Amino acid sequence: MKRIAESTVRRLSMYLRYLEDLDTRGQQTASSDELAHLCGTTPAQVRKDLSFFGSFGKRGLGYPVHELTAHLREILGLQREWRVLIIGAGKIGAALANYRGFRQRGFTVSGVYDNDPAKVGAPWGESVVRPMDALEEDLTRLDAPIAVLAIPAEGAQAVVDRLVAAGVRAILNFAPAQITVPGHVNLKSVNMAMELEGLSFALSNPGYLDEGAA
Amino acid sequence: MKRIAESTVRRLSMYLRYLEDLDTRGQQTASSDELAHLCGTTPAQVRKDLSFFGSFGKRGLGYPVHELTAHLREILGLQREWRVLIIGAGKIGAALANYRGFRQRGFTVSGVYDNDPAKVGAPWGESVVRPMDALEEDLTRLDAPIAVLAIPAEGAQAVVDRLVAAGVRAILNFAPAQITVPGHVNLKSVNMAMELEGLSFALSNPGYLDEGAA
DNA sequence: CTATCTTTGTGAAGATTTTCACAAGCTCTC
DNA sequence: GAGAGCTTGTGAAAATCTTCACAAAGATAG
Repeated sequence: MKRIAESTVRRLSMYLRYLEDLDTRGQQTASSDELAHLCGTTPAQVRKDLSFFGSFGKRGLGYPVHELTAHLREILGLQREWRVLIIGAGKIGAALANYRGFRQRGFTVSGVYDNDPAKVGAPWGESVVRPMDALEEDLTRLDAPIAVLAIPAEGAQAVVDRLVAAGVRAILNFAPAQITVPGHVNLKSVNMAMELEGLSFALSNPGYLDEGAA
Repeated sequence: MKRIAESTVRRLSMYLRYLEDLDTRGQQTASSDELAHLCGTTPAQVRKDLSFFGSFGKRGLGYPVHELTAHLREILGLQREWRVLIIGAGKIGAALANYRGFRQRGFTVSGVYDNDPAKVGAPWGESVVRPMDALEEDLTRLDAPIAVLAIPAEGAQAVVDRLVAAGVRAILNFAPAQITVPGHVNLKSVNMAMELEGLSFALSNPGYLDEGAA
């Protein structure tokens, strides 16, 4: 079984976004060249990425937009609903819960949790903020395999340990902390300070950095 | 002039975080092995990364924590203050403006902008939300080289074009849109939907994905 | 039906990044 | 001050990722 690079998956995600766009506009086919231009990559890269999962295009014509969209959704696992728990009812949690893109892609926020008594019970969309204590029970009851961590760095690892013990399968971490999980749990971290520091480096060392694509 | 990979810069950023920690706790030296364990990488990688910028360690002993911290700050350009404009006074903008890590690392939020009349003028920290029209003037007046984009995808490219025309030097983009900038402007994009889709892929294709480190 | 044009799919080549392995250098002890 | 024990710095090897280049296949026009 061949392994797939994370960078490939990121590009698939990007192709999907643009294909959906083209599909909405009624475009029938798209060439690897067109997709590459839209996504800021090369035609060869597009073809290589897609060929990993099958042969979706027609020579001389390009890729069928609607069909490829469906294929990519399937590959990325977006055909089903994914229930997500958001841990932390602060600003980041709010931003995430509000984020339209989530629902569009099949991610449903099944609950928001906080351990601040002042926040617990506060209205949140059509529901209310739930106490952190309910985490374990809800995780199982709601069958939510994904948790998004939007809490300060301090308690982050402790919460992660609880989530893991309760059977969470994937965690998206926004806390600026290095988190460790057992091998069977998928973890992705987004660290905003790190991103800004990347820009700081680029500004401070012009020319040293590899051409920074987006 | 050798080019440095973006992944290297990300790791430097991570080393710095942990070194600061160790420094606070009064630890004098740290070996590449210790740093590697903290950061989830390998000792060889740590040494290679650091050796790119100089020879900071002592054989048989390790790296001097306090000194290396200073070196990394210097390398990452964090010795100076960076003024940042936040575009978009929504939830993400709020989360970013609040984020402690920014100030700690020398990033100062010099202004928050929105084009929603209902938001303009609203109190924001010690200041108020300013109208988008003021962008160009403020950018120059405040000498803010960095802009953080926290607005919906629709208007994103238009705002970026204005920022670029006004002389911005780096942009951190949170809008779920593919943005293009001229070569002299540094751009980084964080796309939350894309991150979640990465998890969705990993859950749907167990074993296919490359071991996902954090 | 043939010729021409376009675009895919893919081995091979090239580039980049990571890991290996070990000599060189520093500390500490006796 | 010699030997034992660590740990760095770094070429070389290995692994990974991207680009190249071209045959194969379908489209289109005449």
